[in-house]
Amino acid sequence: MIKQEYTLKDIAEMAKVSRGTVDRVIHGRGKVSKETYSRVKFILDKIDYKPNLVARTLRKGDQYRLAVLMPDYRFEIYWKKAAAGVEKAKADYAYIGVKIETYYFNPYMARNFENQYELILANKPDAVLVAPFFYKESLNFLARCHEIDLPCFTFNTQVDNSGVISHIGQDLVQSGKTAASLISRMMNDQDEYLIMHINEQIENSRHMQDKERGFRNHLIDNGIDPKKIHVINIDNINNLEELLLKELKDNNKLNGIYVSTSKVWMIAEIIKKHSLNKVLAGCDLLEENIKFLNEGYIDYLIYQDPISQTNTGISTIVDYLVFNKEVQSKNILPIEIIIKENLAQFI
Amino acid sequence: MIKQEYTLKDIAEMAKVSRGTVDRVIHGRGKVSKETYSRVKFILDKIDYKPNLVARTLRKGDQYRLAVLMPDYRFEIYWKKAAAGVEKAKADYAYIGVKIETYYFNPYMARNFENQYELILANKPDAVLVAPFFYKESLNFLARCHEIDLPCFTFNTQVDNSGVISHIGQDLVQSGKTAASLISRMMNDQDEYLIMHINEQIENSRHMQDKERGFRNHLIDNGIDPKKIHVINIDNINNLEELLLKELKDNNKLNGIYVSTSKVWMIAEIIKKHSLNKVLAGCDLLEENIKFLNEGYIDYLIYQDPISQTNTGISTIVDYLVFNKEVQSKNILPIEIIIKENLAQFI
DNA sequence: TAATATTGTGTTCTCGAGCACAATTCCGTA
DNA sequence: TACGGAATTGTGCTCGAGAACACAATATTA
Repeated sequence: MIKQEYTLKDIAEMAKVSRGTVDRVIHGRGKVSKETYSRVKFILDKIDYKPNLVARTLRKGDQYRLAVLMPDYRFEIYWKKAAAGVEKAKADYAYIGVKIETYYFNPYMARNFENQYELILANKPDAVLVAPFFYKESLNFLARCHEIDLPCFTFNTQVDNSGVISHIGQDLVQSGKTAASLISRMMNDQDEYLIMHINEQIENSRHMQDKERGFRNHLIDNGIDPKKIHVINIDNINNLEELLLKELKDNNKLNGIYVSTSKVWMIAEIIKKHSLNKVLAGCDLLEENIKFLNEGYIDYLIYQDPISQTNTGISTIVDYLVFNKEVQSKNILPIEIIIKENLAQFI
Repeated sequence: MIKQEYTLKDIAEMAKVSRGTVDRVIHGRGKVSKETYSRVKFILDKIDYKPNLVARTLRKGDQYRLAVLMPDYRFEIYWKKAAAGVEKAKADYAYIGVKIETYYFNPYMARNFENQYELILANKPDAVLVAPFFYKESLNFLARCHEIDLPCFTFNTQVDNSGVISHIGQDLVQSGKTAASLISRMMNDQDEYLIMHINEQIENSRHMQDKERGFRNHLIDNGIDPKKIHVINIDNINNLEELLLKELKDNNKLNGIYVSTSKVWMIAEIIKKHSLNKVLAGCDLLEENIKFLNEGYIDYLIYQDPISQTNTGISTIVDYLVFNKEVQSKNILPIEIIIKENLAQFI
């Protein structure tokens, strides 16, 4: 059972040819006679030859250049950890000849997203990992990548595009279901539910729709009358308080509130101000959300860890690019349930 | 801001000496005049020279041997993912000359644990990452390691031993608090609580004590009368059902049950059999627990992700061993809250 | 002062894969 | 038999660090 690592030289000796010929057989660089080819090939298969990747990496230097396109954390704090994750990956993968180049865009300016992707296209990386924040612009980008055979991977936000090799993100429907399950455990039979979509131009509505579907279906599947599920869409933050208070006044059984976006802190603020007693769940670990979670005005936050998101993304690309492994077209990350008591390790 | 990687040759040119001399300065192999030494040293410090580990690995072969001692997943399914994580780490760290050797033990046989650690000691690795399942035996092992200056890292289970360089695991007190918080949200004011320690010889009691303390303190801090918190210790599984049913019969307000170990499925089984209506929380994603979680007999499982556990463990050792970084003596991993709806991504 | 030790410095080979180019063989044709 | 050109096959250098070795320039001793 002595598992020896064979080198090109070993194989060359066994096949009574030179290293060059073995190399040609391995890489199919042609110019090898049929007999020699099959003789060498036979040995390669028999010993299950695996090249020494350390030597290969040393020889070839930076073989793969990988571009990551994601929001600038100076605009959205959520991305700070993701950026840290990318930095770590940069160091980790440098040893195997993978160079990671990061491109940040302003998540409030589609134009800036376009500028950044043009930069990427100009720099011609070997693969790209993108957070497709802006729906239309992202589709354009993916199409452009497709034209030049640039392998694309998406993360965080999903877009429908068959050209994407692998998507890394959360199951949004399931995320809604999780919120529904958590909230409903704290409700009574007569209680009713409110879904709030606090929209911002930067996010596409599919996210919210998926989450709403999950939330709604879970409740209905558990025997709750669909009439007890209410929805408010907010485009204008200015009349948020007014709208919410009116809704709650009209219906005093509305005790479970689910906010489909990270803006749940805005609701928490109102709840605190008016000393309301509601069960509140929302998304993401923004600083404001953390504050209200700790104060007890937010009961649950549904989260997806940005670090494991970037880690999984980059490691998926490396598997695909460097190791030629098959990768799954969807990589679904855990839905993290955060309450006050388990918050510490997530921040 | 061009961050170039300097090679020995570059430095030799800058210092106007040969590569050999630079090498002697770096490794303190002597035979260098004071002036030359300080000139080269100055440059090395200035550019913060980091040797190319790929080249070094190619030249020297595996420099660091790292042993991982953990339960065999054929006996405890929880460890299957951990083993997969180790396999991945094996490939990743091979590039920098780190060789990981895995030793599995039967988690139901302390003797087997001892056999495996003897094997490790005989093989003299450069560091060891151990899941100290058996308390007494683990202390023996750590002492033996200490004797021969073998750096030890623990994960999953914590033992009190100052010789351990770093521990990777969960905050057990906080884990108990999390369970208390989750259960109490589904309780009424008059409801009472039951903590169950289902002991097995393989686990030490400190675990359970820490979790109990967290659970209890959280409830008390939230105004619950300590008299409402009951405890059962089970050493003999045979009279488990009898004991539990008696306890519940004596006190019909006992509606929240927390099992401090992974044996929560045993309670779920009893609850199912007798159609009881209780809120039940426990630990770990055993197959049996998953089954009862899906059936609705278990409400919450508190979990620690085995993959991030091994990843963190190995990367901590590499930081310590290869990069000479300072490592934290405790590395606290997230407490994962698992319900039926977010289970899928954790298994 | 010659012989010997000591110290400082440069050179060369190694690790394994990859690749350019040199060398050899082969075959048909003059 | 010799020659041209294509088809094969072999050789040597590269990547960067490490370490043995070679050799020079001093210093020390007899």
